[in-house]
Amino acid sequence: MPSEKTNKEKLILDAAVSLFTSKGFVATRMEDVAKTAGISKGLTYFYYKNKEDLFMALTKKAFDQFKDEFRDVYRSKGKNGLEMISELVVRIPAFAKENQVYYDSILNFLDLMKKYNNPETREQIDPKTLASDHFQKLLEIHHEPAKLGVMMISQGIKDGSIRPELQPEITFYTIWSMIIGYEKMMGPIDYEGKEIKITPSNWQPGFLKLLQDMLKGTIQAVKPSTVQGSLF
Amino acid sequence: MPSEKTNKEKLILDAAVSLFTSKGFVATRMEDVAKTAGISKGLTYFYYKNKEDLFMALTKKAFDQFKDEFRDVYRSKGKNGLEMISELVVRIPAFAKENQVYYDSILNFLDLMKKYNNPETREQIDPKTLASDHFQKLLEIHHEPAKLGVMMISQGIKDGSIRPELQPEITFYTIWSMIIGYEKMMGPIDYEGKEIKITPSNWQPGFLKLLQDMLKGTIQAVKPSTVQGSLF
Amino acid sequence: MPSEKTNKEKLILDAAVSLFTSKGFVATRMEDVAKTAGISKGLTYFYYKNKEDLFMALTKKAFDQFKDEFRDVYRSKGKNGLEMISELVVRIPAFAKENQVYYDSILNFLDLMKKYNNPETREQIDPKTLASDHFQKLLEIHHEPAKLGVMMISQGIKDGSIRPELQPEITFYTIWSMIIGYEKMMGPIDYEGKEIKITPSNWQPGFLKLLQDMLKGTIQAVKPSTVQGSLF
Amino acid sequence: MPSEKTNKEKLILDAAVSLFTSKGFVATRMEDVAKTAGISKGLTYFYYKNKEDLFMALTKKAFDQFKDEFRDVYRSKGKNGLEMISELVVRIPAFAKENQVYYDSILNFLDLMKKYNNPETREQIDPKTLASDHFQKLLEIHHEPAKLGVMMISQGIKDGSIRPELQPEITFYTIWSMIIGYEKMMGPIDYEGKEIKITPSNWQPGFLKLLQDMLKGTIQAVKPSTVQGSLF
DNA sequence: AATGAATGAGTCTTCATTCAT
DNA sequence: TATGAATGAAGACTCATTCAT
Repeated sequence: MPSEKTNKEKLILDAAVSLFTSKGFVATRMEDVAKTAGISKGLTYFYYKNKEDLFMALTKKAFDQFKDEFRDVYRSKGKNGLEMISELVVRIPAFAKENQVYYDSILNFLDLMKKYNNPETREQIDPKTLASDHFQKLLEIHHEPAKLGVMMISQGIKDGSIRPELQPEITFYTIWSMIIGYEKMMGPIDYEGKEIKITPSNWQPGFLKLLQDMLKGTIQAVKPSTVQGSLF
Repeated sequence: MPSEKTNKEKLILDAAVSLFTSKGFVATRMEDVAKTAGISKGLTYFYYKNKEDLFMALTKKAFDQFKDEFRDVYRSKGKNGLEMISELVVRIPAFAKENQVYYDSILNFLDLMKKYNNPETREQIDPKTLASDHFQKLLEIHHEPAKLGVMMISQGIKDGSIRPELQPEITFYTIWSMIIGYEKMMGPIDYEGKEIKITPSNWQPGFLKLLQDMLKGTIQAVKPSTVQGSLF
Repeated sequence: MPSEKTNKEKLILDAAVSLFTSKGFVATRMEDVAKTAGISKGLTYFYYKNKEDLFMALTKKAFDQFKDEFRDVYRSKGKNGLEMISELVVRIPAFAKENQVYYDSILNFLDLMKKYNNPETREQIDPKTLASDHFQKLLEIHHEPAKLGVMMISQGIKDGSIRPELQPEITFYTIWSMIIGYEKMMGPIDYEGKEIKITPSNWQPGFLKLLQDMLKGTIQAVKPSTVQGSLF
Repeated sequence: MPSEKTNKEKLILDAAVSLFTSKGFVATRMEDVAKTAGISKGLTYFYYKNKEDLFMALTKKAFDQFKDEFRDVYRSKGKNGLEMISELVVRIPAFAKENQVYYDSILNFLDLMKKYNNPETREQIDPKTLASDHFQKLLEIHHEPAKLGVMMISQGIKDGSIRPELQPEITFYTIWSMIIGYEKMMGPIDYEGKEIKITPSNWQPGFLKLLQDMLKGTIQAVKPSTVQGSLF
């Protein structure tokens, strides 16, 4: 009984994920969400104020799951900071591929934040989004994944796998930027092999190597054998 | 006289840019575009098949202008490859800020490409987009800016400002990824100073430094203390 | 309660009949239908997929009612086959006059069938018409009235009121053709009395007589002078 | 030179016929008519007041041509009245098949006449139709074909091929009704062979026979066995 | 005679959301 | 909690027609 309510809520969210994945946000009608969830249209509005609220709830879940990825990496034993970051480079695009909608919702939230932080563009945001409780919660938690990332850099500096002169926040956000852009560029690159000497499969190792070079810096001259060998 | 025809077309496009900027694509009605352009609704459809076609025309112009940025940098005298790339890091976010809609349309096109290249997701693209002549042209020209970027890397390798072991295509696309992500992350970072020790203004030099480190590689081993200390 | 659902549907259909009658199909806007039915525009689309679907629903009802006319005649006691057919000649034009839209929709469906049966012209039919469930049902039932008509001829042959050498199907369809044409020619003939010695009122008995002659055949040989003279 | 004007007019009309045939009246845009005719949109309006006027011009031509069919039959030597009528039964459906649009426009005009003759429905007619000069001319000439038909009946009565007691006007209009309905029913009958024992090819002789029986009357009493047996 | 850019009235249709039950 | 009939605002798009040239 007490979990039934939560159950329906989950049912709706799952339906939304499924439909947003296959048809996109705008093309998905609330009626379809309800039908897919096996409930009535009206009940959907009982659990979620409106379509935007539902999407924010989905975004919230996306961030939670995204954070789990970071946490898993951070908690994994036997990894130095650089290795953690390197694993992130693999994990995040994988997460994006497997959880398309979640990842898209995260990027969408980033765009939302840009508008939100600029008084001039803030009014472009749908009032219903602003009013969503889930949105408000996202305002609080959305940098949690990044916080873990920053901790990884700090860890790397401590364990010597990352250049000591690097500033953790700046460094991590730069890394994250790289990954976000990397994932975004993957699309256009695909299938264009004829014209451009770059493919998803040959880019990945190159990308990782550049990123590591950036982080390791001079260290590699000091003790190159111990660290690098294992990664490439 | 001869430019009158083109004039109306341009008028519409300008109106679209203006409205898409202030209200967004979906919130902008074709009637408003016409009104803003000072013409009738029907004429809008005379020059552009439909709303999507208009947007693709806008995207096409965005790419043209974006390419000009690259060309300007590439043609600028007295710059080595690394300096060109560095300038790009400044120019692109600036372009994004000044030409919000153009930049957004470019990113949107990148997403479109991802869907387009995947047979499963291709059908998610609006048929009207696919049918647009401007879209077809974009398919041909959309990697031109990147081509110039790749040439900059090659130039850097030639002139010794960029590590010789780097592969131009992979390197440039990685750079571009960084920039795209950088621009995207700028939003959430803004105004969050209280919690995170990173702001748009302190990130930029750090970001640039990291990027340069990545490209120069061994150079930094020469005089690491003098250079880095000042930047962080 | 249980009939409420049906009620709204019927309300819409009735409104459509009324408006199609007074303004015609194209000139009638869905909004007017809704307004006339006393409901909202949206609800109209809840019950009927689109304007064409609504029209096909109307056509379906027209055929049902048209069939009832045939059934009534067929079931009427004390009539031989020829008398049934004769009654049909009176009933159908009367039906056409009283149920203008229904009758027109039936003729329209006949035209639709001609296009539908020809692969070359089939594509001229509105896809929405083809997709209508009501259209699909019409494909199944549209010859039911004619079946009853054929049975009347058969009956007439059995009871001796119709020439035994006549083939029922061919004969009935010929009769039906006559009636359709008769109804159609009624328009141009009306009010043209000055130029042509034929009016709706003097045509009807003549038409009926000719039709009966055609069916009875030999009977007229018995006493040709006495019967015919009076009628013309 | 003097015929050029007429030439363009004809070009437009031909284009209209062609397009109305393939797409129907409503689906045909004036722009297409102009394009097909190889002239500009504006010129179309120079020769024809509007779309309705163009259609009325087409209808006028249809009647002219239709009348020619009647005249040809009437003038053909060596035929008695019944044979003329019989030929009409073959000729009219053939005309309908070969000149679909012309025939349809004639039927459309018949419907128009019905509305025109009824004060209550007259207002349903598009004012532009009413204002068309071609429409006005049609009001004068539209019964000319029928007049010839009536003359054929009279001729048949004179030459003994048609029962003397028949009233020419009533008889011919009845015949014409039959033919109109016959043509209209042809559509639904086509391809329905499985369910109904009637096909376009077996109906035609049966239809003709019935019609002749109707007209000849007493003749069939003379030698009924020889004639009827073979046809049914 | 001829052009074709320009107009704008006219309408179907969608769908998020509500609310009586 | 749960339903689903009912609402109505919102917007893209068409096309006959005009008119300056």
